[in-house]
Amino acid sequence: MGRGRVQLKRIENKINRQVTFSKRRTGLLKKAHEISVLCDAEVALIVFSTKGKLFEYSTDSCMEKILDRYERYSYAERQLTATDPESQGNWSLEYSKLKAKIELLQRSQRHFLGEDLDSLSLKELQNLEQQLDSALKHIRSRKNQLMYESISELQRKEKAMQEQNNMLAKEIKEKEKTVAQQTHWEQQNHGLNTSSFLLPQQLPCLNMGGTYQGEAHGARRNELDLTLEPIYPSHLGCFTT
Amino acid sequence: MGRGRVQLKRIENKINRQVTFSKRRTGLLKKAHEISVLCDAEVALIVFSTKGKLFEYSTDSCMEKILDRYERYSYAERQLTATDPESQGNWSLEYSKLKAKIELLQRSQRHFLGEDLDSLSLKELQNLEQQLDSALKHIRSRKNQLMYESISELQRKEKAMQEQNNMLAKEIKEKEKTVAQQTHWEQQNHGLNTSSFLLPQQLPCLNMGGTYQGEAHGARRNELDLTLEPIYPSHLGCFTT
DNA sequence: AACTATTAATAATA
DNA sequence: TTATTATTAATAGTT
Repeated sequence: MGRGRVQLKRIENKINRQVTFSKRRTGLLKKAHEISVLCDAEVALIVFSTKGKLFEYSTDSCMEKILDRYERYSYAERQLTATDPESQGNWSLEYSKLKAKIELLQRSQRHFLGEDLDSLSLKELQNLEQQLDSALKHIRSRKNQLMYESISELQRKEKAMQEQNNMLAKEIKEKEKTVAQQTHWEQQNHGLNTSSFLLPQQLPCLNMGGTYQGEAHGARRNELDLTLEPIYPSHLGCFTT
Repeated sequence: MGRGRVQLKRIENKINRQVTFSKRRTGLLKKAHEISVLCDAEVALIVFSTKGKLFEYSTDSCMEKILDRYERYSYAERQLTATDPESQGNWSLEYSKLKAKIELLQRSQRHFLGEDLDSLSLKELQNLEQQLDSALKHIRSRKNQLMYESISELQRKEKAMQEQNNMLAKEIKEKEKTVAQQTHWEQQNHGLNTSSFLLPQQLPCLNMGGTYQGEAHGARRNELDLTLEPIYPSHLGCFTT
């Protein structure tokens, strides 16, 4: 179709090649569109020129959809007799696969929670029991590790608080002494007695811990009462590792 | 280029459409190849027939390379069209939702199996422990129910077998008696002694249970040895409800 | 780009 | 599907 035949080889003349590319590209895109419409086919056509410019055609302008379909088709070579030409079918296939997986997971989840046991055989129940028993051991071990860490930390804090308290108490005592001396001096000089309202100030000072007061309180409770324990009742042996 | 013009619309006649598809497809692939060679272009062509069959052409037969190049080239544009109202988007949305759900389920599955515990807090570990503890109670209860049922059934069978055995033994005894009488009668009449080969026949008869023999054996083992127990070692308290 | 001679593609048909 | 053939469509070379 042209004046003379053409050999199937690269056109060396750059100008000619470019012109031919332009003409044939138009024709190719046109034909791609035609077969798509005439024959109800799904077509994707991608052309990169020598210079790297992109030209493309795709049925209904949804290139990605067609490329996805291509990937899926060539990936696992699905049923060659795909009844539905829409890519829809494959999506819902994936979808139902996931659904099924979720079903399975939820079923075993229920079993792990001790529900739905009627459908299990004795053998399966024994397996389940062993799994959970082993899991419980790990969980209790980990829990105890955390708790011991927590207790150590609290003990450390308590010790620090205790030291601070002692220091403060000592300080108070010294202040008291000073005040007593001062009172004695005042009494000697003016005959006034102020010790009656100094005494009540001592008590709050002994409990003081600045902003640490709340934490110090918690530490003490942990140390003395181990109040964490009652949170998990009815589980003896939870301290075993 | 044919006998008469063609309108650019779907060919309704199925046969004609198929024939046209075949011819034009060949032509399209040929032209794709030609432009690729003549003009030094990179071409990828994908055609899905109505029935979903795939035909493809790609320069140097490296479709994936060209598609990758396409993806890179049109990346920016794809970002813009990613939110188009095609069902595509919704499907993949649903898809990733399911994926996420599976992730969650698998995570908690691992926790139920005592794995991956480092990411859990003390509170979470306590909840998990209680759940598994409660689940184990249900499981053991159900297991024991099944085992007791099994034992009862076996005991029932054993009893039946025992009765049958007694009956058979009795029968044998009577037969023996009859035979003895007959022998006695024969001895009186012919002086022959046949009792020597009658004795061996007694033993098999005592153990006989017809087709029930195998089951009767199993029942006896269960009743006497409780051989089920050693199957789950190291779990004391498995009989508690 | 437009023109046109020529070839290639293909619709109808078998 | 393939082959034939009458036509149309595509396009190489030219302007």
